[in-house]
Amino acid sequence: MNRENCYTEMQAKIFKALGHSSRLKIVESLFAGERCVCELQAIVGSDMSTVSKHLNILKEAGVLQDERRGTNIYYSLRMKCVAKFLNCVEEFVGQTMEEQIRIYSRSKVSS
Amino acid sequence: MNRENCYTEMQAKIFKALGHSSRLKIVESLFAGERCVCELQAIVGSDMSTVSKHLNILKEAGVLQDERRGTNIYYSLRMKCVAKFLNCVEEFVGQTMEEQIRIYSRSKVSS
DNA sequence: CTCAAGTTTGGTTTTTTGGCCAAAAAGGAA
DNA sequence: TTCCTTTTTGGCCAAAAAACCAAACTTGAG
Repeated sequence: MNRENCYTEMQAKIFKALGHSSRLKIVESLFAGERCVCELQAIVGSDMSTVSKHLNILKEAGVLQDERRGTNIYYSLRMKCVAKFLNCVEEFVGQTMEEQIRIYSRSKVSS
Repeated sequence: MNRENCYTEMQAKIFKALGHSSRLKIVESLFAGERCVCELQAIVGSDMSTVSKHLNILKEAGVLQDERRGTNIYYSLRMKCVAKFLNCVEEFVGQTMEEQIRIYSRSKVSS
């Protein structure tokens, strides 16, 4: 694989890591600061092992970093610019959702 | 599904759409302007039907839009802020790649 | 040392995704 | 209409991802 392709692969890996609702929830909850795995498990609501694997995917992509303190392992945001992009995505989704609702209610009226 | 979850799902859908190297290539090539499917097929290098499916995923997520003119269908970027985030991701990947290379060459020396 | 708490790893099953092929649409031109 | 070009759809198969459970690992406390 050449350097160009490798670049694209690594970028795709970041998007792939963010492309799952549980992982997105994890990342969003980390905007406020670091959390241990058990806290994140409570937020996501899946099995601990599942959450652990999600965290590893995010860490492998470079989005998160972890630090052990005692028996706990704390995860935090490493790739800061995710926050900015998520703002844009949220705004975009908000608009799209409104459009969807408009389209939906229009088709409901006309049918 | 409640509104909150729906929001997260839609956001994840956007990231998922961008989380594939072929689709990322498509999006990047559209920064310069619209392209028809056959042009995009040449860029990606997969079967036309495969490219078409990738395009649909990006369109469904709201990242792209399409417009038919004659027998051609032109795709273009709808979600403009992707460009900004990709800059950040590229920068980030660049740094990470340098780190990886550093780590790799160090381990090569020490072994 | 043993024990308990927190976390990860391995194995298995189920679900989703990607890629290719052939067939079907959708337009434009003759 | 028929033919040709461009694009999408459906079917199938292989590969990847996700979820769950049980077992293992790591560290601090007693």
